[in-house]
Amino acid sequence: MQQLYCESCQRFLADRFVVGSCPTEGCYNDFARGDQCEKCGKLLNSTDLVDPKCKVCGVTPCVRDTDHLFLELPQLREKLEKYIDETSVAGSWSQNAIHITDSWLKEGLKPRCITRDLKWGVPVPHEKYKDKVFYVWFDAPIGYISITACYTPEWEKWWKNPENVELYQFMGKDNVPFHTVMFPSALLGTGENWTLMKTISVTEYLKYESGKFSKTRGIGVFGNDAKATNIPADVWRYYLLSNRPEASDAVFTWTDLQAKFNNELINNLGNFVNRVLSFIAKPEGAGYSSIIPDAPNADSHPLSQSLAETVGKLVEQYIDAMDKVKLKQGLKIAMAISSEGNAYLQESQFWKLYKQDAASCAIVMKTSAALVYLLACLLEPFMLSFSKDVLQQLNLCTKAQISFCDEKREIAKANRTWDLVPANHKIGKPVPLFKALDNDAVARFREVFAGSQAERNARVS
RNA sequence: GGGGUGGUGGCGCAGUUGGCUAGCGCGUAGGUCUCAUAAUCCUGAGGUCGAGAGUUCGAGCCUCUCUCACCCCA
Repeated sequence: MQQLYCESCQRFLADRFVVGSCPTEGCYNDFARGDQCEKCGKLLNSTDLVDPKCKVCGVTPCVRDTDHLFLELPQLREKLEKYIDETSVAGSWSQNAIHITDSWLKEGLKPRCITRDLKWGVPVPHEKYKDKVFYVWFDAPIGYISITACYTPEWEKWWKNPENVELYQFMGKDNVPFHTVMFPSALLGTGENWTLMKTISVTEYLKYESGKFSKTRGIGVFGNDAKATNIPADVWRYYLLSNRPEASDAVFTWTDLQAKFNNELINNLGNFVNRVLSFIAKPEGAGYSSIIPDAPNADSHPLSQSLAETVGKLVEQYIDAMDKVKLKQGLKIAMAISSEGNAYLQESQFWKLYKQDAASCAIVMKTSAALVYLLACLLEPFMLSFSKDVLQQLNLCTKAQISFCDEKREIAKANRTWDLVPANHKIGKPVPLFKALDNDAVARFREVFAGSQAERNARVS
């Protein structure tokens, strides 16, 4: 194929890097771009322009022959469609991933150019193309594999073992076609037995306050910003996951972060954990001297029975949601269990039982402690440090694998909630898990992180 | 220009193959307990599910038109 080459820049020019006169009859716009004339709206090839100029240096480029490599998607159509049809169902792909992929297939698969005449990028390892680099979306997914190969010589155990490996991938919707069409095609095209992606979980966009997050313009909060706030990573994880744009776009706002943090993490979850553990930790006469009491007749305690039943059902829903990678739903269910815990405590009036009905009080406290343990398990994928801290305060296996199921993955244990935790076990020292975010801090963050990163830096200096 | 996705109580979001009085969190009104980081718990108010038409015994979910927002493609 033919392309314009700029002698002074020593590179081939992408269409949009060329300006010249529009060749269209009656238009002759002198400032038409190589891909499209904005005056008459006609689509162009840069080689069509009259008197073309390099947009970078202004020199007139010349036409040169150039070779590019293409991925022959049309030849792979049958294999690819089979992969998509089967995997999208088996891997329960998110709805948006399916839609985006379908629209690509519907438009018809065309050969995709996978080389570029750029100065940076991964060079093509072939004598004939040594001056070219790969198109990023051709080489980037290969990085998934090569990074494993850098880590271990046994990388094929993961990447060439589709029978035993399930690959889950998470991304924003703009990257879908590269993972459902381009990369699977490249792998299928090799004819080798690669591990192909099984499940893809795709999010819509997260907006910042009222506008758009923009990495290039530096608008929004980014990793280094998040760190600078000193808000614990768990809180960020909680907020971003509970607000994960699974079905439609979602909005990030500082006040919403504060509300979710204070109301849900502290008032609901943190408070539940703390009220249980701190009561157990109280000395004999007011509590249990840090020893989880035995609860021999929990089965015959109606309130605990009905709690266990509710919790059992919620745990089933949790597992189902997590299997389908509905993370937001899973998190919500876990929080609902915490809420059930608070209601249970409230209804039991354990602070009165302590003096009036010691046996029932013991049942309530043991069951609640077990619920705390269960929550640490359920929330572990979402908030690692929280989970770790809770287990530490419970003085339970922080190292061994935590679990609320038995070997057969039955949740019978959750149905007998009180059995999740051993009797006569001494717990650790209860400490509040989170520190609330006050209004002043929120107002400050809103101000500090307004505008672009460049503007912020200018404001500081 | 073609195509796609979304528009659900004040705000932020759920609603699986169309089916019991449309849910959840926050906020809001009233009440409640006091073990707990003034946290908990209960009750209530608040929605013609963007607009209009159609299919159906029945539609937030299906079809068409319109409108607004965003995205993709050429």
